[in-house]
Amino acid sequence: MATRMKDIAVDLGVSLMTVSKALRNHSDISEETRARVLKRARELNYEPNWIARSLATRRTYMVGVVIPDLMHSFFAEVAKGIARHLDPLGYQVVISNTDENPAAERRQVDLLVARHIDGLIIATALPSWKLNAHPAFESRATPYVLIDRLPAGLEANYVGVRDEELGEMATAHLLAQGCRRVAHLRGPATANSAGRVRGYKRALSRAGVEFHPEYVVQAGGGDMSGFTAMQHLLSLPSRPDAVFCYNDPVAAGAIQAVLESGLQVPADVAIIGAGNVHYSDQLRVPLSTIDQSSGLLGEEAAGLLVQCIEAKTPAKHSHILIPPRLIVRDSSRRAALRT
Amino acid sequence: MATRMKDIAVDLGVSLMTVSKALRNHSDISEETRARVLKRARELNYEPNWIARSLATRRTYMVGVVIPDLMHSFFAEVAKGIARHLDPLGYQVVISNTDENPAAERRQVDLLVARHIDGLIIATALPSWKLNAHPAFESRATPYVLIDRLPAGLEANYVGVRDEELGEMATAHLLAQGCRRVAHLRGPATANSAGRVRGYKRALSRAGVEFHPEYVVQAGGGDMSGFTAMQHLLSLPSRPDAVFCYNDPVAAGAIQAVLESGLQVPADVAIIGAGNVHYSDQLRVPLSTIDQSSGLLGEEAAGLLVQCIEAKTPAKHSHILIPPRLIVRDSSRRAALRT
DNA sequence: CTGAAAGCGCTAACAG
DNA sequence: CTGTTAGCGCTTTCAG
Repeated sequence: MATRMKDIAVDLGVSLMTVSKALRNHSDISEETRARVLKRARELNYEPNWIARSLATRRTYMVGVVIPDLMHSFFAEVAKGIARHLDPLGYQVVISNTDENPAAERRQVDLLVARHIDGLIIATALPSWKLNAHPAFESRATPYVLIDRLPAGLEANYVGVRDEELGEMATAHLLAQGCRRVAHLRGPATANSAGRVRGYKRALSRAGVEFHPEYVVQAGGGDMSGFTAMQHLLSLPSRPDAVFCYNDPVAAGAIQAVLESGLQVPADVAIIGAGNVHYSDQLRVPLSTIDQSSGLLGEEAAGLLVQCIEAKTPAKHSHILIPPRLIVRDSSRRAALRT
Repeated sequence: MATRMKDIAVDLGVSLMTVSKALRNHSDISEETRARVLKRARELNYEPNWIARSLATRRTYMVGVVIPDLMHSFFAEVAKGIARHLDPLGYQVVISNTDENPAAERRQVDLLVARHIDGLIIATALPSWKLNAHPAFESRATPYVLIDRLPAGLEANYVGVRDEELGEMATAHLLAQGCRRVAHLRGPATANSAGRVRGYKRALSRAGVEFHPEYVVQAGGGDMSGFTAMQHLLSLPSRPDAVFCYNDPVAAGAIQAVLESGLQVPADVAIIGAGNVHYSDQLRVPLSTIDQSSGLLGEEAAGLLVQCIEAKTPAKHSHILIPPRLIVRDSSRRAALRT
């Protein structure tokens, strides 16, 4: 059996409370007593029981992180950023995968809330997010921060990227390479892709390039979605000469599809992704991308959440938007070819 | 305030115990009472308080997973496998990153144990693992399963890959491609790389190829380690014509080093990795690798752990070894070139 | 079948 | 500065 405060107390002939206070550096304990307690605690390998402590204090120092896919290195990086911020503060991070499944997401949230986590960080897979619809959530009023994806019309704390700016940046870059038939592999409606689509359109219109609806196709979730969506684009009568993909895994799939069809990247089709996943410079063709500072994003989200947890006033809906950064690699570098 | 059992009890004019039993489908409650309780519980959005329950039952239904790097998709995949197995059983998975840092690992383990997790799955970064040296661990006797890496001479539950077989398989494959100067980028001493080195040597000796110590260099931990280690190999007077890398990220770095030096893969240097990370077929040169069934590995580990948790008799040290599978892609396919 | 008593290990609030 | 009295919300044990 593990050592309890009580053991130390009887051992030293003091009261349980004295031990409790001494251990927590409570002010009103004499230096001498504290020293004795600490010493004995160490000797007995005392470790506080977090369960009991949580029950009494109503704080667990656990934070839940709900993400659609751990395998997607963007989210893994975000998760690491979160942990990096929270760990020194004494919070334990509990990560849950939803596989982009709304039902799974709801279940995970319920579970975490039932475990009385102190706060929640969520990259939601729900088209329109209603935590309010979560009875468990509502009753406990667990503070939460959304990341990466902000369902339209939802007022909430949010940390993400300037999606419209991102879309415009990527598209403008492709146009600057001399491409004119610029297509877009957009993400599912549930994601943050609407803003990127807007940015895409804006860049086109600013460059005076006509918008062709058939150039925007959706690349769902799966690992192969970029591949198949690209195949579709290639089969169009007027095949695109550039593609802006809403994330890097999709872009990687797109590159494969282009190469397999016998065409070249970027000569025939220039490609750019988003997210700057860590292996994107090692791909078949090193991938141009828009960096989203994933680690930083995680840290910011964690910071905001802690603020919410510790504030007595639940000052809702702050937004933190991280500026996108263009990273040019071979997959879109066409200028050189035209010299 | 969230609903408690007590609320339901007074509400229905029954005792707290009746509610408790009814909610847990305890046998001795009349169907009628149970129905009433369940109904009211739903109406009041009752959610059991896990903290309180844990304190009373001494079970948390949380399982800790301690891994060196979430960003390495091998571990991400393992983690998903673990969750896939544990989730339906009602266990929550708590993942901790150690960044290959022994001190961090020790700290994470302590934290998890202090939180009274029911069991632990660890891919250790410690050279020689001594949980026994963990006072907290020892006193609580938390069941645990090691994965991927088994420190020499340690008796413990373990789920991993047949490393020696893996090393031999990879090396034999390179030899079969006609390579004779086969080098090996081995992992750090803390990892499971010793077995792979043995396999490498065995394959050489079986093929009657002499072993050159300078052909075995260590590729540490960092993302660039494969790159720099490969550069070293390329600078040797007698440059290798093939390299077996102990994992895929290192292999990816090695490929880059070879290409940057102006040589070809696999024509000048054939390369094979291990782990079959999900993007390995999208690399600059599609990477041959040895698949380790990461997801399955996670599931097996979870299964073994649950067995330990639920067994009254702590039947220690089972070993589950997953057979490696050769996957040939372009990076090592030389036979075709020689026709 | 139902319930009263006791306790899991710790802490908040107040007395001494 | 130290200790007492009450819980936190649930479960286990054992009487009714």
